[in-house]
Order: sequence, then structure tokens, then C-alpha cells
Amino acid sequence: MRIEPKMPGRQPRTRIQKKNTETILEAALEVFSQHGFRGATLDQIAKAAGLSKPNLLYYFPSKVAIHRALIDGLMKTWLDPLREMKADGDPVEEVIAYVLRKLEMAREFPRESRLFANEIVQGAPNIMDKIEGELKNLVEEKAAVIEGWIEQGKIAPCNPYHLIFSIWSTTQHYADFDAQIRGILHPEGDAHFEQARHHLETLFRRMLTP
Amino acid sequence: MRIEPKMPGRQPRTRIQKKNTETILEAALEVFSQHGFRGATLDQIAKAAGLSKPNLLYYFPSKVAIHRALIDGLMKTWLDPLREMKADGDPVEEVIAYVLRKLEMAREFPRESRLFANEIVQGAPNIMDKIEGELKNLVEEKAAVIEGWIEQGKIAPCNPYHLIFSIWSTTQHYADFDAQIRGILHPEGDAHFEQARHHLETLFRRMLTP
DNA sequence: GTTTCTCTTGACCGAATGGTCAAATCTGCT
DNA sequence: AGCAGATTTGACCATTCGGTCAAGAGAAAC
Repeated sequence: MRIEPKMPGRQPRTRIQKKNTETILEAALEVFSQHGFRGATLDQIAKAAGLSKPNLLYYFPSKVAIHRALIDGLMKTWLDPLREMKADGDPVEEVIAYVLRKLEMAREFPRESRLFANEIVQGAPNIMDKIEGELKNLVEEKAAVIEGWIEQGKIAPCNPYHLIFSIWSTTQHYADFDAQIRGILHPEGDAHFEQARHHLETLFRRMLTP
Repeated sequence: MRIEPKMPGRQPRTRIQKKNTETILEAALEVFSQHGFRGATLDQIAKAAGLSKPNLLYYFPSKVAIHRALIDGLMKTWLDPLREMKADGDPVEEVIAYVLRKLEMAREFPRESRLFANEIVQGAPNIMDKIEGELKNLVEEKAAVIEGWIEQGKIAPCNPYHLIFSIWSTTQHYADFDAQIRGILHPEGDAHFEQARHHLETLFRRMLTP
């Protein structure tokens, strides 16, 4: 006798389950990042995934469950660039490398960036726990590292938290406000990212060089 | 015989019309900035305005009309800080003053900032014409001014467009990503804006001082 | 090939949403 | 007061949305 009539466990067990959950999450990323949670519909996601709506709900119990699964799967990836900033490297170069990694992510994964942006602009109703947990801890850890560099005179004095905010805002801007940037610059494809790379490297190098 | 059964002209004619259109736009700003266009409902706006839903639609023909009226009324205010950056002032101080004005706006008018953020993150479907018109022209004009300052050696070389993007992103971040910042800093009220002011002044001063 | 479980979907449901309408009420003018 | 136009709203409508369900189609173990 089956206890659970739908998806047996948390993890996909069969080949088909694995493929379809991936397809659904990919489609959901596309739709959620473009319209936000409220603006996205299950029909849109189903169409983008090439599946029927009841079929989506066979793999995920609800719309919020899809959104939640997406964010859970992406949070790690999103924090990795900051994690990679190591206390034992050359301070200025470590920060600059972080800036460039973050910018590269904005270029490669704009949908992921906009997914978070949509969520946070609207008050982060579904991810505040993660912000106050994982994210906050990591930021505090790295802020302490930066503070240490400042005390050692390795980088110019500044508020490490706001430095991190500046890095986030300037880099993610190229993904989140892509429409505005394209409206002003009319770049060919990603051409403006080369300028952005140089500009942000300059900005933060001048900021940090003692 | 009345030709137009509803609101006679574009401009409010009576005291009541003026008061109610203002009330509605204020309520709409509150709701749209919090939930985005798609996520906001007429019932929410009506409730926030203290009016009935049909009454909203007596003053505005549709939901999109309310949104449009809001954006039209706000666009000017939003561009003013950049307009005030004058070519004949001291270059570094002019830019810094612009940064601080923009940050002040993020503090005073976070809802307006989030209204635009919501719209642009989702591809700016309703304001692309304004971005490619008014905004683009103004940015090109001011970019030329900055370019002039660079050629005169008054400020350190940089890409003026990306400088403007950096100013927008860093300042608006404090309004648009308020939820994230509060989740990390847990500030008392606006306390963190004082730090932000000092941080951004330092950031752009180090960037621009020749 | 039969059985058992997995997968898929057309039809349907209740709630929410943008919007309409006609009737009722209010306001300002004479 | 009485009239005309302005304002307000309860009831209603069509559509869309998230979600259910039962029945059918596929895959695989025996």
C-alpha cells in the first residue's frame, strides 16, 4: 500500500523524475525571473517546460514549492564567489577578484540575479530566513576579514559591510537593470561588460589601494 | 448632452477630483512599489485609498492607467538630481553632491525607487520609451559633461556612463534592497544611512580625485 | 503477458481579479 | 428648494489562476 501517492521522496529516484524536475526548474527560472513570483503563472511555466499543468503539480506540490526549490538550489551558487575570498591572499587582489567573479556571474546568470532581485525588492517574503542565516553569517565572517586587512594597513580604511553592499549593487546592476542599461547604451550583445569590468576594477582599486 | 460620461479632461477640475486622484496615486505607489504591477490588485489599492473599487475606475480608466499616471508623475522627480549636476561647478564636488542627493532620495523616497526597480527588473515593459527618450538624452548630456572634466584633468579618467551606473546602483541599492540590508545589519531605523553617506562619499571621492 | 507502479492529462472547481453598470447619493449653482 | 452634473457603490460578469481528480498511457519487474 502506497503511503505517498505522489513524488516518493525529496530526491528524484528515476531517470524521468530527474529529467523532468530539472526541466521544470529551468522553465521556472525563466518565468519567475522575468515576472516575479506573483506575476508568474503555472500555465506559463508548464508551457515553457513543455509539460501539462497537472504534470508540474505531480513533481512539485504547489507553485511556492517550485519557487522554494529554485531558490534553495541557487543560494549556494550565489554565495560561492564571496566564500572564495580568502583571508590569506593579497587583500586588494582578493577583493578585485571577488568583484570580477560577481560581475561574471551577472553576465552568465542574469536570470538567477533577477530572481533574487525580484524577491528582495518586494521585501524578501520567502527568503528572509536565508538572508538572516547563511548570508548574514558569511557576510559577517568576510567583513571581519576585511577589517583585519584594514588594521594591517593592507587596504585603505572603509566600512566593510558597505563595501560589500557596493560590490553587490554595482555588479548585480548589470543583470538586474539590464533593460535600462541596454536602453541607454544599445550595446551589441555583451560588449558593455568589457567596459564594466574595467570600470569596476578601477573603481574598487582606487577605493582600496592604501 | 455629455460626450464623456466619466472624468471630463486629463486634469482634475474639481476639489474632490484633485483630492481623490492624489489619494489614489499615493495608495497605488504604496501597493505597486511593494508588490510590482502584476502583484498589485485594484482591491488592495482601493482599500489603501479608502475608496471602493468602482470609484478608482471612475477616476482612472484601468489598472495600467493608474500605473502609467504614477510613473509619468514620478519620472521628472527621479531625474532632477542628475539635472542639477552643473558643468560649471567644481567637478569632484558636483559628482559627490549628485551621489549624496541620490542617496538622500533613496532614503526619503524608497517606494518610488522600488516602483522603478520592479519595473526595470522585469524588463521595463511600460517605461522603455521613457528610458530611451528623456533618460537617455539626459545621461548622454551629463556623460559629455563628465568627459569634458576628464579631458581638462579635473577628475581622474573613467567611463562616464559606467560611472553614472555605479552611482545609480550603489545609492538605489539602499532603497531597493532594503530588506536584505536590514536582514544583515539590523539597523535602528535609518541609522545605516549615515554610514552609507560616508562610505559612498569616500568611494567616489577616491575614484574621481585626479 | 500480466501486474504493479510511474507518469500524464482533460475536465473540472472555487477563489481572485480587472472591469462594467445602473441606481443611488452628494455638491454646487440658481 | 430644485435641478444638473459629479461622485459613489453594491451587484454582477468574464476571465484567469492555483490546484484537484479520476482515468488513461507507459515502463518495468516477474
